[in-house]
Amino acid sequence: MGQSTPLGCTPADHTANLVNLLKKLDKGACQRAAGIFRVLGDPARMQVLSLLAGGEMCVSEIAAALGDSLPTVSQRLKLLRGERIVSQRRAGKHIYYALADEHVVRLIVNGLAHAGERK
Amino acid sequence: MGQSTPLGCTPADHTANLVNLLKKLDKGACQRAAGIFRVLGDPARMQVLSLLAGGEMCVSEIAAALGDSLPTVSQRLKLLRGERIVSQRRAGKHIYYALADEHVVRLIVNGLAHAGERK
DNA sequence: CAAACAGTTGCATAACTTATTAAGTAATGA
DNA sequence: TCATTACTTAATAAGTTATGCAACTGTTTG
Repeated sequence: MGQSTPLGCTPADHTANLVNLLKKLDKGACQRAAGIFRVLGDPARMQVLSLLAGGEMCVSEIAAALGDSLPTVSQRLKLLRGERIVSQRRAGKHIYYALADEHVVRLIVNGLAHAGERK
Repeated sequence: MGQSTPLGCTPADHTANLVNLLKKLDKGACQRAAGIFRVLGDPARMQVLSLLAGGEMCVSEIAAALGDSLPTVSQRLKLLRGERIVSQRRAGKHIYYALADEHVVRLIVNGLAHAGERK
């Protein structure tokens, strides 16, 4: 257990490697990671992300889908943008938002997986 | 692209599968996931988790390591416990805390990985 | 059982978040 | 260029959350 080569490692070894990574967590890294988690930590923003998981949408579409006001949705997107969780693209009058990368997708799915586990 | 079998799928397909999962996010799932992320979204609590990544620790040890008061650390652990992010084990006078499972470890590492990406 | 140690809980205050309304910017079209 | 649509930003008011202190619970030891 605890070998350092990434090739051919068992799930247990994989976890051990992750733990080694975690040990190196300095204050700054904690702050940055917390910043991302904090923005993900709101049901309304998670719903926006859940919509965006289905594909690009403009602000009005998101607002209509969730039954929220435009400024409210815009504020939420601003926070998500701040942590690079979503990306922005203007097309004429509309601004389309999307999940920034597949990293974000994985992050959210992992959160859900943990949420699904009821002891 | 977008085949449904989990076996032999490319990274792109894998991401597509994750996106399909995300589409199913209902309000309840969003709330549960957000609850977990909210608790992770604090630098002080992330530092506690970073310590626990190195192995089990009792409350006094954590408090000493971070230079925080005992009640403060206890409150943080209570929140983490509430979302089953850490587990508790009593041994005599001491109560030892640990990361609840490797799922949590992955979650935190993914958050850090995203935090590390500076555009 | 009493004293000491290890943690937890409750409460009050300070700091932060979020939603709402109104005003401002940017792009299109008449 | 003036009006309209689409969105952002600002200001404020309401609600949350974190922290520190004091009191309490549970466990061991004398």
